[in-house]
Amino acid sequence: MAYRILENPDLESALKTIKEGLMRNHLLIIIGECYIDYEGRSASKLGLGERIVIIKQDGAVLVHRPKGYSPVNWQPSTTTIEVWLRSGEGLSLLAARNRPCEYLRILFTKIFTIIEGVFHDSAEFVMYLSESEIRDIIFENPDLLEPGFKMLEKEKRIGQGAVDIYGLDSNNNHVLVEIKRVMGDREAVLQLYNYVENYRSGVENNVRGILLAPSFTPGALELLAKLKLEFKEIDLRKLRLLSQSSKKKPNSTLFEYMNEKGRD
Amino acid sequence: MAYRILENPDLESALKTIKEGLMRNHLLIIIGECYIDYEGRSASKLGLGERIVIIKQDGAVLVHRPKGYSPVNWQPSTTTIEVWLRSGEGLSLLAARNRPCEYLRILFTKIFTIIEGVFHDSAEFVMYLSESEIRDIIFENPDLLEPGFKMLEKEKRIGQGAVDIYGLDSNNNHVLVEIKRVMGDREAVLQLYNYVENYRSGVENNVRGILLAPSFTPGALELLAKLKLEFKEIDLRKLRLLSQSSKKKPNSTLFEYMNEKGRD
DNA sequence: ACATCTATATCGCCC
DNA sequence: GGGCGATGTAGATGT
Repeated sequence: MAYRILENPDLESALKTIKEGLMRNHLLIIIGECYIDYEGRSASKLGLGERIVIIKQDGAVLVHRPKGYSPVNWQPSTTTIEVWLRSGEGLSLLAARNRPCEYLRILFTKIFTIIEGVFHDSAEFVMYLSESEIRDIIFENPDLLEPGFKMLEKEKRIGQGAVDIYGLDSNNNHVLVEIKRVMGDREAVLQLYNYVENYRSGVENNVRGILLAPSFTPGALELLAKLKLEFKEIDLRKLRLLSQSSKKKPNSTLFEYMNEKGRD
Repeated sequence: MAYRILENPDLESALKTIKEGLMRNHLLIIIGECYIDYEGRSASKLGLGERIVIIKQDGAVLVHRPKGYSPVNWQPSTTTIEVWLRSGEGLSLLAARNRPCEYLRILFTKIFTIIEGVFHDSAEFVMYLSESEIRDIIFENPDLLEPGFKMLEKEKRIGQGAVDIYGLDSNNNHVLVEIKRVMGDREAVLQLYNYVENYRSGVENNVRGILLAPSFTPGALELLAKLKLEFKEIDLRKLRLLSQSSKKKPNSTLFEYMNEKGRD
């Protein structure tokens, strides 16, 4: 990581550093005393105070006060940023964008520190419990679906696609299960419907279709009823805990758990 | 602002500084290379990368990557934070909370810079329009109040105080208008009532009283009815748009507008 | 269809 | 009733 720190710069040096940083699309952290003005879909004003201003490498701007988890003002990366000295007043920074037309203006009266540099971070952000993870957990725990269920096949090919789970219920009905990680909508229902209809045409037995999702849109519920398909809510949190505990025995405290987890 | 900067600290020094900062409820900005683990309502994992971690004075934790306006991970201020060295691996930071039970774990493999200090920021954050701005806009646009209204005076002194707007309706009734920037409550109604009663005693004509606010408490509505006063909801958003377009002819670019605004 | 982005408002919950 | 946190999603928009 290539970066530099400017401590207690005069405003001219600060201006120079910020301009260079902006030109090179570097990340800037500016710590200083400032006023803030925002106007756009809403509007706000903030008096003088010591704050952290972050300008990211894609132009996103954040203003953070010393407390609270959310920024007091911000501007997404669709921003053009200008910065200039306003003699006798301070250093003015304007982050503006057109759609929607909004501006964020920051007037620094003092700048304590500027950090300017390039951050390298190409790691992928992974949300746990992907659809396939959910499928695996359900497959390993058939009772989560319904008592006496017999899991037969994951990703069973049907027509062009593949249904997440194929199995038999306690009455030996064929069952196709489609899983969604997010709220089940009409589209998910139709997807399941296509599998069921396609599969039904090849067998004599009754074929059930079940949609599994953390929640369902009203439209999806309506369509499920109309198409005589079933649904079941899954609790992602419980699923996660289940997948953990199946891997190892539970710890008495969160911190113990954390420490163990750290040692993996 | 009292703060210090640690450049390229070894992990022991970093640990010491972070612990001190946490103990004193100081704000910490940690720039380093780290892994992130989150687990709670959802769960996520993020591989190695250079990031900014901010621990605020109330314990809120933010992790920012070099791009994007939103934090990749965070923890609100209801957090307890622990930090320790994990030999051969790095510096581990755990921010956990109970309701909902969630943890955020950061493992720093390198720490480039730490800023630790106290930020002073007691300024009030004001959203939307000020009461006087609202008053001015309404005054300039009488039809917003009601068709055919004639504006006569702003801040008309009545007794000890001053009512926001005084004017005549289309039937030449005297009208007193009290404006509130936030939800109108009983107190606002009483304020208006006092003006109306006070003013009424000096004139023969009918005197109307109108309370203007973005919304009203049930108690306020009840009291308004009882005191035979009127109310009208104002849409702050529309007002703001109106004030923008009426103030000036539109500028060809946002920057022109900004520069003009800056010279005020 | 898909991914990517954004929320500056509202709701709900805790105090 | 007020203040703060959630939306660690839902919807919207662009490709």
